[in-house]
Amino acid sequence: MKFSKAYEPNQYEPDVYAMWEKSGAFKPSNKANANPYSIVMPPPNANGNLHIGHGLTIALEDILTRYHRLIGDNTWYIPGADHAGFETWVVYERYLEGQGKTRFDYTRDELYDQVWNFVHEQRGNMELQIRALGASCDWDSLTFTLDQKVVDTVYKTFERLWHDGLIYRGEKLVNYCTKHQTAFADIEVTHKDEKGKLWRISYPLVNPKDGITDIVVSTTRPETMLGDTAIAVNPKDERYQNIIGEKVKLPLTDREIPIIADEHADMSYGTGAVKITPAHDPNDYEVAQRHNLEMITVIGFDGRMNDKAGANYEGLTTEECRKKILNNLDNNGYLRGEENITHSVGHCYKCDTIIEPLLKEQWFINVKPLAERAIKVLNENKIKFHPASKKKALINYLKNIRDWNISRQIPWGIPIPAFKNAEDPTDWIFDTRVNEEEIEIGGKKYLRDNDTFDTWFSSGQWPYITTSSSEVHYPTSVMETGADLLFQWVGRMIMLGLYVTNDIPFKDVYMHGMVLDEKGQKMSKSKGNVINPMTVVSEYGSDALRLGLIASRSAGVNQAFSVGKVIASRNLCNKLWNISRLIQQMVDDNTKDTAEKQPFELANYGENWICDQINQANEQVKQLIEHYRFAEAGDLLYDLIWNKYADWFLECQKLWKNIGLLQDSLEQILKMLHPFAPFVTETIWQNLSWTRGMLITSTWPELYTVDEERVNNFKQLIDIVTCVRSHYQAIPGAETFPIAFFDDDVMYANQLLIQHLTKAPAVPLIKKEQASGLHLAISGHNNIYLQLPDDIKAQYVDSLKDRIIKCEKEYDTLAKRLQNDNYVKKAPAELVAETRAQLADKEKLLVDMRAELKAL
RNA sequence: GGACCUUUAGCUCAGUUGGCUAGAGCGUACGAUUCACAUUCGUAAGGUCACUGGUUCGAGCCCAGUAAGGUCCACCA
Repeated sequence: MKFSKAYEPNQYEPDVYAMWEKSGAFKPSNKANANPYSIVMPPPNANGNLHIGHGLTIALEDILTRYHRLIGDNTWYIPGADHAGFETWVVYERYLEGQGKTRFDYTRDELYDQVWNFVHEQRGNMELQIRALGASCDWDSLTFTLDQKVVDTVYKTFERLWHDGLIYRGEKLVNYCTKHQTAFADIEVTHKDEKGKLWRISYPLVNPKDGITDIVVSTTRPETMLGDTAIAVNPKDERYQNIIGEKVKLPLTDREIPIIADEHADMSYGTGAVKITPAHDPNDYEVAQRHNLEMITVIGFDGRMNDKAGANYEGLTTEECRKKILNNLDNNGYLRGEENITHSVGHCYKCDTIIEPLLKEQWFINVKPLAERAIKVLNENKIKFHPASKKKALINYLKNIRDWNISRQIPWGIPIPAFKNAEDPTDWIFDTRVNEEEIEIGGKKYLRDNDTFDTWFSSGQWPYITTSSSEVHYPTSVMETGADLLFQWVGRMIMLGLYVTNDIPFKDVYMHGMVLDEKGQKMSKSKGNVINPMTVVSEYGSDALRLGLIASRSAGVNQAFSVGKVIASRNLCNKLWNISRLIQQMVDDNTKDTAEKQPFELANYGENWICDQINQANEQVKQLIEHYRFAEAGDLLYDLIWNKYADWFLECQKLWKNIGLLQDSLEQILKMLHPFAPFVTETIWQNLSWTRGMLITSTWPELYTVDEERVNNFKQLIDIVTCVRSHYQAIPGAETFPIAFFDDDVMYANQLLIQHLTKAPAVPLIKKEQASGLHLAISGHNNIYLQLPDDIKAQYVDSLKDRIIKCEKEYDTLAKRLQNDNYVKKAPAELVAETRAQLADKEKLLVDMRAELKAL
């Protein structure tokens, strides 16, 4: 007897995982005729810790993986580790700060080496945590996002894009975080609605015309006026028609700038005239492109005003400068008022600093052609999305996509393999000798670009990089990730996958929603409401966390974490443990050789019934998993194991033990639950005396052959038992009286069992004339009596009346349905027949109950 | 400004192509028991499926609109 009284997960989980890993069970089978099935794990931060969202990701991916392994697929779950360029760099820079240093104290190469060491010192936690969650991934295939094969592929792709003319070097406005000193892609900027002010400033005409002496513009950023190079009005705006082309004097400076006509100016906004600052506003930048305007940068990459801003302002922060400008404008009579407005302001998603649009030379990808191919594939339904709505959202995003800035001014990442001619800044060449700061080609000196790639440029190539050693596993079967990564990651994988491999990177996309805290709030360190998955694992077990996380959760929907669900799941694991404990006891007590599995045939009613229930669960769970309906599959197994297998079947087996069936049915249940709760099921498998090998590498169960009539009979038995129990509860004192019957096969064949299940003092067979007491109204069983004396029976009157009313209502509903000619004509014949049968049944019941009431 | 999601039992949520008497967990009430499991067993109460119309023999599910909450996108000076 190996089973302790309660299942204690911590005692078994690490050993079980080690056994799996050592055995090679996580490796793809690579059998020739097996269907390939592959999932690439979204790589967690290499030097970080897992959060609860990872718990969900791994639970979902591992359910799929283990299920497909059990049904015999050539299954490959590939783990990864992310260098997490920006994230890690932020952490490291903070560490440097703590040491009293900054990034400017070192060269890029030095910094890269330092972070490499930093990451590798911290590395390992995440991988242990993935193991604790039970992920059955092939650790030998683990790919780190800075592995040589990643870098090689990324360089190849970059080179190809370059030669295809899809990469260009351009000086454009980029989203710049002045604190972190790097640019971001548009998608990485967090926009927030903020209260601000809209100031009106007068710009005097150099030569007043037709009585117009000045033009008033509206702006939220007065400090940028120092970089103004024009004023724009709408070409249709009648107010300004005759001064288009005139010049105004830029206040506080000695510059003169033209008034131009451009659609960008919105006649209905403010005064309809807008100042144009091409170097600090994306819209203005575009206006400047159209009109060939000069671009004057007045804010530096440090977030301070530069020399072009003039001596009065140089060195000030933008905020200080704004105050000073407003003050000076006001003193000189240029300020014409202000109003409070709410507008959207871009922030750094990491440090919340306001993102400054600044002119910078960067590498851009012309994504339009890539996006068009992706849209085509999506429209052709080549990739299925769960939830389906995400596809639409992605198409919409791709349709409006803008060029992608892939340069980052961060030392931690894949260096961009490009060098610039020291003599000619427009002459860039591709070269992978990134370890050298300068190289020489054809007598010309070339200097390295010191930037690194946006991590999403490499992550976007993840599916074909990670599966490169096994052709059959690409495209991967499913990409499972958080709904928040739809554009940043999923979209880019599709675009780059199509470009590089000429194929989709994955067949399905499953996106899970966010795991919120118990109150439905987003988890964040600052709120202090973060739930650590490892804490949950150590308290309730890994299986309980997995089952609890997937419960009541559907694709794409954010949902609160529920300790209640985790506890319920923990209880299920314990229940299964005790089921196994009982069965092992039965095997030990009834079989000489407990190491051998016994042959069996299906005998009494409950046996056919449970086999039928297991069959149904088998088929439904398969369907549900294949349609990514994890919560329903989990529910179904919970119901099967607890409410059917334990509550009915095992109770029956306490009377007649069918050892072979007990063994086999338990095995089937363990197999079906294994993808969801791998640890407890494998632990049980290892502890049972007759099982062989490992559950993880066993095979999904075959269906039983059952006798339908016996299945049906047991269903009736359940009805009878439930009815009796209900009466025993409802009528005080009733449980001490027998259940008598005549002329009833189900009762006759199961007297002992019914007595056992209802705890009735006796279940006697009587003659029709002997019938007395309370007649039980059970459809199909008209001759069952609870032998109550009259005084106790009388207490039942109210309850009986209630039941009659309820039954009458049900009868009416059915009758109405059948009175409807259209229903009879148009509904499927099967359904109509069923309704008729139900009606007849109710009618009989009603007659019985009314008679019963009369007799009282 | 655009798009998407959510609204079902006291709480947290399920509910596949429309076909039941709408489900689960937790919670609640009542009862049981140490016989595998108190991480237990049994019984029960609790819902006009946000609202209004429509399609249909039939709507929680489909269509149109309304309301509330949430998320994302967008170059609102």
